[in-house]
Amino acid sequence: MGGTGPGPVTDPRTALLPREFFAGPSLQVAPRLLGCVLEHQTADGLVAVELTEVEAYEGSADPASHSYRGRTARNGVMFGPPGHAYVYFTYGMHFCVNLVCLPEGTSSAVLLRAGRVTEGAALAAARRLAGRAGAAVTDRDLARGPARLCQALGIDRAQDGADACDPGSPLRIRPGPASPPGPPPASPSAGTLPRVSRGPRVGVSMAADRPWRFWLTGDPTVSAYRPWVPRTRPKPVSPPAAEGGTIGR
DNA sequence: CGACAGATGCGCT
DNA sequence: GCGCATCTGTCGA
Repeated sequence: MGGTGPGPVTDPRTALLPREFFAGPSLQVAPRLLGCVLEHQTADGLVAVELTEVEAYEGSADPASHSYRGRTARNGVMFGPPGHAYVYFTYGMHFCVNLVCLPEGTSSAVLLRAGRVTEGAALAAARRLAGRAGAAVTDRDLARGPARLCQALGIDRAQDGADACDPGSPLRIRPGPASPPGPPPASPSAGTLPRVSRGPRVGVSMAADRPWRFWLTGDPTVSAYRPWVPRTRPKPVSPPAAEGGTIGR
């Protein structure tokens, strides 16, 4: 547009969240991410979601965090610079995406748990229904839950480490329609947030008492709260060998 | 509706 | 080998 201007491209519709947005602890960043827009550009098209539910995870002080026991090959991105995506694979079939907070060397992050699809709904639905002939999905359920959100956006291990603050990255985070760009105000008295609720995190067995989950109050795309329950062991198809078997010593 | 179990791969002890 | 920051279909009321 107006190709003669030498100035930088600062169209608010294309501006991304600055890296300083993620400079604080995840507990501070998490509620401010609500309403922001995560978008993923692929060869198939663009899908964008407005975030409606997130969870904060800390590092060595948080027993529920993947980085609680230190750095490994899997969680390495959590220890890297802020604003990057930490994508992990779980339950043998699902991906979940976080955005890394705090400076390099520390390891807190915000898990993106749910969102409302604002662009590319048809592509999102096609991804969600792939391999399920005859099934259907409502707009509300397109990105309702962390694994569904990743599937709708086409996020997998290939996006682990992607820089969401880089305009050249296919995976980007930008301010929401109602949230101004720039770093979060230092004052906790900022009353500009939409109505945000908070409560315990979903599905975590450790530190289940910490109310580190944040969501937009009353939003229908927020996932249903499910407390952690002990996992029932799968029943062996064939009974193990009788007493006195040779297994285990 | 709510409750439950199966699916299914990988990281860590 | 165990346990997982989950989702979905099926069962029963």
